[in-house]
Amino acid sequence: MMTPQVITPQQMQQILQQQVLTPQQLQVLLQQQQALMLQQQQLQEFYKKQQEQLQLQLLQQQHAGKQPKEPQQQQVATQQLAFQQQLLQMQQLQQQHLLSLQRQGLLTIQPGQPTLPLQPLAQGMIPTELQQLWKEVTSSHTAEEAASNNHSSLDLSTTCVSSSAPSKTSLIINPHASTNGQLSVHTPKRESLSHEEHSHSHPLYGHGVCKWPGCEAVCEDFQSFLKHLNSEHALDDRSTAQCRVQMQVVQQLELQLAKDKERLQAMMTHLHVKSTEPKATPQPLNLVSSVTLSKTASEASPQSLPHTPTTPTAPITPVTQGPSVITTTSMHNVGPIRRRYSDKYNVPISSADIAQNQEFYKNAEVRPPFTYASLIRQAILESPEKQLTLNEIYNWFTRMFAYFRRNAATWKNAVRHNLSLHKCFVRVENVKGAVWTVDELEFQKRRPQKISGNPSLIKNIQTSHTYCTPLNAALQGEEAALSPLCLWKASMAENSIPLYTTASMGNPTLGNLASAMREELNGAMEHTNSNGSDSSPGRSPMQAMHPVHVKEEPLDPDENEGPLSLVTTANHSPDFDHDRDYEDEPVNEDIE
DNA sequence: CAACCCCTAAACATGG
DNA sequence: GCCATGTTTAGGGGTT
Repeated sequence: MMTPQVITPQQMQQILQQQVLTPQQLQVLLQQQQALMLQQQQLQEFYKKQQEQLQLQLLQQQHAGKQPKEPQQQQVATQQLAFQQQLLQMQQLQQQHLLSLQRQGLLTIQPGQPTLPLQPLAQGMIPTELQQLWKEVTSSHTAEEAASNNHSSLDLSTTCVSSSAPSKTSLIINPHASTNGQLSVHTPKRESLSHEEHSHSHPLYGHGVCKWPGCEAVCEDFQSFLKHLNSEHALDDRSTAQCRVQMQVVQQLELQLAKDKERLQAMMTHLHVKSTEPKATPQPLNLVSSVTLSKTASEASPQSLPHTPTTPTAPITPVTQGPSVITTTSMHNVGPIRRRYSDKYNVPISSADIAQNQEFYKNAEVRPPFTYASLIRQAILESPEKQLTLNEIYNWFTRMFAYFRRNAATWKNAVRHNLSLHKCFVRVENVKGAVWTVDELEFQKRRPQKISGNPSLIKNIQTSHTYCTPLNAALQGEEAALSPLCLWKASMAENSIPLYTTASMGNPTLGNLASAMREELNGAMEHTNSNGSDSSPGRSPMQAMHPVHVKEEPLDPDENEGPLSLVTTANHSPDFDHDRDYEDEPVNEDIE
């Protein structure tokens, strides 16, 4: 990757010259680019300051921690708090950056785009603070931009409204975008357009406004937006140029994000190691990052809250067995958490601690805080074919959790027990024997049930998302939550898959899982009904499989519109075959 | 206290 | 008979 912090003017020129652009156009772009550089400098300075602050903070806290009256855990807790703040600040910083880009018309920002890395940053923003920052950064550029608008025939920054509205108007932060905390960058690629068009959640359309970079044309409805899109942003030189610029911008942002992530990761690793040293059973880091929920959540309660997890209401898992949150690295959407420590599954975790937690459980003999059912499901879903033999499940357990390397008889029995007991696990005869699959709907069904029925789970979910009122509403509200969408939201929320990490974390599974989930969701929405008795329709046909026996229950007709399995074999990653490897590996679980 | 959930243990069946 | 795999039952602990 070529990675200048900012595209150099030369590069930009090159880029632009590939297009048919007039000198004036080039000039405008260059000006904008310069402004961008300036802003980035500011941002970096700002960021440096934050880093220093953080370090100071940490130092102080370490000192404080030495005082005998402070239990060690508290120290860890404070460090984690510091981290949370750091995360928050980073997010704010990035968001600020985004906003400035948006203001320049170089970037579109809008809700509900889980595919790109920046979406989660918005949570935890404090609007006022944001605006303050915003002011600081932008104040110096407004005039400049206005000037460029005036003298240029082509106005890249305000394609739609510029002629009629003074540039200032278009500079105003879109209040929706800025306050409700759902940001994402979108590169206006054509494919994504057509792909999303039917779903009314067009990346370029939000809050009745066209989100094309620099364009804030008001479009009453989706139809008129489409019209507008086709007329105003058709395939022409201007659009292509904007597109290119946008690509560069995104690239830069990604780069920057990657860097920051790296830094964060290093910090966490550092602290993690430290905190594990003194303790016999180290806790996985449970850092809070205000990762996204879903657009629904944030959309409905924009100002509803300080998503700021910095309050000490969130104790740091003072637990015997250390259920912090496991992650979803590969723990995507794990499911019910086994224990009920009243508070704490507060959040979505950042990508970094994800990896860490995974490592943690791999190496520390700490019981994972998830139920057998959840783990089994996880194991199965992680497999390329979404199906595993019993033995493969065993292997997954031992591979992923040090804890399960002992007492094999016990937990294996439990695994078998769970497989048999829960309807959500479907045994399928294969040519070579039997494999287990997950009936996702069944699995998801459990939760809403529990929500009304099982308080402990309510708690798990509720406490996890105290701030996401709409979600809670959906969950608690009648089991309308049975709709696949709601279920997915719920499950997404529960473990809040950090989709944004997929790109830069280099973990193939994550990305696949993420997209698989999206697909599954779509699939679920589409074929609400599938071939009745076979609860796993999506599976690969080549294997002539049939459930041997479906755990039936006097099914309530109203409860289920036909078992539709969300499990698909659609696109499994070829690079996830080490599962296989493990089969052959000697497992030392019987040593005991 | 009841109703749940989850876990553990164990008996039993079946097939290789 | 042994072992792996499944199924089922029973009981205990925890939570609300």
